[in-house]
Amino acid sequence: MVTAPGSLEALRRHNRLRVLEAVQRRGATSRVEIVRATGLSRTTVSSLVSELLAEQLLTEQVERPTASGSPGGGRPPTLVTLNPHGGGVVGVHLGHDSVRVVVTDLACAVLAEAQHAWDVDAHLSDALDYAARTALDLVAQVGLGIDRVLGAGVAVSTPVRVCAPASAPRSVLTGWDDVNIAEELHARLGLPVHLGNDANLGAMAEWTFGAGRQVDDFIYVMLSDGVGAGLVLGGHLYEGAAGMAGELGHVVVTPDGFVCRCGNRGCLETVAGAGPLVAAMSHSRGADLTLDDVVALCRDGDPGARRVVEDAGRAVGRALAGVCTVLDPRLVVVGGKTAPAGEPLLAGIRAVLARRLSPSINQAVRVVSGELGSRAEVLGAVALVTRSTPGHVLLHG
Amino acid sequence: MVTAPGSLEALRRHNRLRVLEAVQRRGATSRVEIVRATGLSRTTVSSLVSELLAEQLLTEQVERPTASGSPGGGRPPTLVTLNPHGGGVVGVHLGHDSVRVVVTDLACAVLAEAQHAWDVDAHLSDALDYAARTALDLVAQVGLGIDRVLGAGVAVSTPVRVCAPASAPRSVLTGWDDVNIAEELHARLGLPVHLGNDANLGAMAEWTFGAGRQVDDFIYVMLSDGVGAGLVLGGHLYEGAAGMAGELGHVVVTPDGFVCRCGNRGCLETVAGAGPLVAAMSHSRGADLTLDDVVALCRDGDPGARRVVEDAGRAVGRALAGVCTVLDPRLVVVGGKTAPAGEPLLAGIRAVLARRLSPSINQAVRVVSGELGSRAEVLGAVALVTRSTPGHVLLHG
DNA sequence: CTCAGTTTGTCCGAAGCTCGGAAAAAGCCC
DNA sequence: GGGCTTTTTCCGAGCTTCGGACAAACTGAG
Repeated sequence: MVTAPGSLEALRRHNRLRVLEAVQRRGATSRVEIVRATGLSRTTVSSLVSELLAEQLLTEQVERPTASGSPGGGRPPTLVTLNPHGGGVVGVHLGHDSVRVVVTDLACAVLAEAQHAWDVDAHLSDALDYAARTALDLVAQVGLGIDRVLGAGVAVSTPVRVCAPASAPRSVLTGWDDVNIAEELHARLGLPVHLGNDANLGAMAEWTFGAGRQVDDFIYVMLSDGVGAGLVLGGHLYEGAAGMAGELGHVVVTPDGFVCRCGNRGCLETVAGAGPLVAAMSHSRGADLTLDDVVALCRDGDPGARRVVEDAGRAVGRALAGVCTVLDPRLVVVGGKTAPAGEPLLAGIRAVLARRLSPSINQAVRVVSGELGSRAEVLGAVALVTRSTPGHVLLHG
Repeated sequence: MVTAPGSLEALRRHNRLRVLEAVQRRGATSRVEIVRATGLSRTTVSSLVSELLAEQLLTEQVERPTASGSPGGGRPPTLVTLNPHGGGVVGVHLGHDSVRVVVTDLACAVLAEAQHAWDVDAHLSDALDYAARTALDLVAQVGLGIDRVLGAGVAVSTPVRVCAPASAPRSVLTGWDDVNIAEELHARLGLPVHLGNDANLGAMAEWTFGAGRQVDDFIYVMLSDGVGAGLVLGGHLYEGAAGMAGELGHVVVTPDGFVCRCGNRGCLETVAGAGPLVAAMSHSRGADLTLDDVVALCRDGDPGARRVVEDAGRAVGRALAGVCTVLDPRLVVVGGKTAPAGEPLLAGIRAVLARRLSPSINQAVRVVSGELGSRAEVLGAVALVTRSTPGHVLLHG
């Protein structure tokens, strides 16, 4: 299947990939524009495009784009796009308490979507059954042959060990470790399955589609039940030596604080996770609040909720300060269930960063909300597939 | 000069590079071994090797390697090596108070070396003169033509902005910013000059030659007058969005501590830099100690010095804990002038990391001393040249 | 309506690269 | 010296990319 790198075929595969990327990045594109973007010759691009058209990975746009015409006349370009029906991708997000499944086209536009509350932690195998069934249903529903689905991406809320040896770091996990999710889903779906940590994939999504477009160095902070982060550094998603990068929730911010499930004291998660937020509000309100309730109160302007959320933001800022000083990112993107709380949260983070970063770094770091909301993780899972698949794309020709 | 990527020439350049790397990695090598290492065909390797021989970048080993012969007889391979006299590299380290210059061969083995105390901060231009003069002297001294020197790498003790706009982050700097060091040295030497931050280059050196060989994810901590760090993440040196990554010295570890030159309070540098270390010891001893004196006392077993150094290590650990939690590195390498203090320093770091990291991450992170000592930065500068030059190597054919 | 002018896309031959097989080279062992 | 093995080179074949020439398609002026 895979040919030697350094061969002519590898070169052509590489160039095909660059053409596909150029089209993906700018949507409807003329061949000339691809030439300018890739630096390849007209001839080569023409050859590659007609090949991709034959494989139905691209389609030619039929209608005139605009009646305007180019400045000074000339033959109008024929535009090509990624063929929406040329293939599809499945994305799955296994949260602690819910399962989300999407099917997208090759441009990662969502074609169908389903979501279901589910106690994933307690019934992982059932959740996998549900996810697989739903994925197949959705694929059929949008009229896509399963043979044209590139693969499935899965976002899970545990660290994903890159090269897992016997020494499993179980402490932070909750029984998931005994199940090989990728294999299980592959057996149920018959598709290549790519696995990623949900915070890392949130970063991937905001990088590819959201607030981090065009930015090669940023930190995605996911505030939900737990607290995690995803790092895009130098134009690559960074997963750490053992796939444990991004565990922002276990940075110690209160050395004498509560004991965390990881065994330490005062981790960020014990201060800014869903549990402590809800607990702080429940003390003054009824006892049966959820994180979404706190966020809603916050959006309604409830002073107590705003204060609680801002304090959580400050704690996040304390954990982020050291990281930002050392990594020099251009951007911090805040996502997860708590993110819709908006301004108070961002203000808390910004306030602490302003005090704890050297001025030169602080001035360079923007702090913004994510643009993809609760879809971030599942879209990241989709992007994981499209980013890592082109090799396959180029084979079934 | 530079051809379009994706062209045939680019492919050949790339393959040449892989051959060179294979030879560099294993020393004397036969062509067949290169075939196995690169996956290229016999023919291609043969063609590339003879080309490189003609350019005198490689040489054929004349003598029999061992009289043993291969198992079962057969034609003995002709081994090729990087030609030590095929070219050279200049490395310069501009510290705050000293200048160091080396000349190495293409395999980065040091051929000549010079070092001189110098108040670089106050007399930068003179220091550049000295460095350039010394570099040319050393090149002549080892009998190398200046036209066969690939370039000069320079390690400077300020952040190096990757894509410097007008908005210069001067706060941490000391007047260096007005001088374009790369241009100035290029004018004096007539060579391509590559610039890097000294902590980043220390990391590069330990990664390429020292304690971080084979490790793709580690943090190099440089404890000297100031405190800095270099990051190797996912097999790349990471310099940050604006080249400011690694400023570990300005992570806040004592929020109410002394004011730092960066404008913040309680930065690591105000606790574990040379100044505070010397000050703490001078209080009980004479007033005119240097950092080297403190290190020497520590090595002699002086309890006070050991305590001071261990406390500095603990402060470093506090700064590192958050970073390690988020980055999940495999290794922390400690270098810089303070590093020879040895065990007390490492013990301080390890003790705090053990308390502040989640057990799963702590167990994965080793903390060790660097192997290159005071040569690390200047060797990193050399590596910077060889790593980024192959494009040039391949041109002057 | 016709005719330059302009931009886009395709076709063709040329040059370059890598690959696999065949042949030559170089030693070991009987 | 004759097998035997391993390394290295030579040669033709098959791809791939590139530049120039040519066809296509549309605008705008006369």
